[in-house]
Amino acid sequence: MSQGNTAVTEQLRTLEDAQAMIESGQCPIPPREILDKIAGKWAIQIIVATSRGPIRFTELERLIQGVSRRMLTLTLRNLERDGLLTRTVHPTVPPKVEYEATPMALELYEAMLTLTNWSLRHSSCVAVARAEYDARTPG
Amino acid sequence: MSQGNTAVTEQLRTLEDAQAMIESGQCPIPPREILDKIAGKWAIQIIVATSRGPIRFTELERLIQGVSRRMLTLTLRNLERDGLLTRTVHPTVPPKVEYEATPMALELYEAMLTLTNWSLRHSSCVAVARAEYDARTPG
DNA sequence: CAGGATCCAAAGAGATACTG
DNA sequence: CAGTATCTCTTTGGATCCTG
Repeated sequence: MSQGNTAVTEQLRTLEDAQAMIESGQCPIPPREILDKIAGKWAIQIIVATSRGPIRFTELERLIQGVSRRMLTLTLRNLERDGLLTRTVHPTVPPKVEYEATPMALELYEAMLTLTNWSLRHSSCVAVARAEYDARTPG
Repeated sequence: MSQGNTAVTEQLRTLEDAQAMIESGQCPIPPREILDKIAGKWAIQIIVATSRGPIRFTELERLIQGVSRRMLTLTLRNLERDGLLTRTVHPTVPPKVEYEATPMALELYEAMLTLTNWSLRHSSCVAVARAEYDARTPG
């Protein structure tokens, strides 16, 4: 974050450049897969919730409204597998497990802000476009 | 892009701010929905393909490898409905329909680059994390 | 040419009961 | 407490056939 990453943001200027890189096999994991990670219904909320320090499973379950045990577990596992989350088991009784976002995840969080700001800037436009489309499509 | 948008990029600095906005009902369309738009298997490729000027249905079909007619049509309709694409019908025989990205979509395209760059910077890290996870999980 | 309609398979996600 | 296992429903996407 903060300073020293100007060079890094200069890596690519167009998505075509990115696609060329992908096709040339220089990218171990294609951006499409990255998008899949955060596209799930719960991943972003988990990254937000774990970005301020260690948090326990049950706390997450309460914090992220509407999530089922199954999906919380699955999403946590996926994020952990990709190195976006650390999982620390304290061998106590009862068990205590804590999750925390890694620096890599915090950077992703920042990148997400770009998209979020886009959506905030244009959500009214999108809403209008939809209304117009829906108005002229049935007829 | 380029100049004059400093104020606009200052709108939000954290996802918590964004979530607060969403909950306060000030955002017609929540960022989650925005993500859903571009999370589909084909939306991004379509935005890329339509970002350089009008392009016809069949050209898209050839350009975007592996897409089925059905999915191409569905994705195009969704993008059009949200105002990210224009659809122009030329009443000729045989019919000719052209699609083109709107300015709003071009900005989204820019925002996507942030994510793409993140993925390029970290894809090796993710690959390593995965290998390690897979190595220690079975055992 | 540019789709619409229909059918089918796979993945995503919710509910619930059980366990170390 | 922090999961796993199972069952089911929904969504997403592919294949195919039909039409203005």
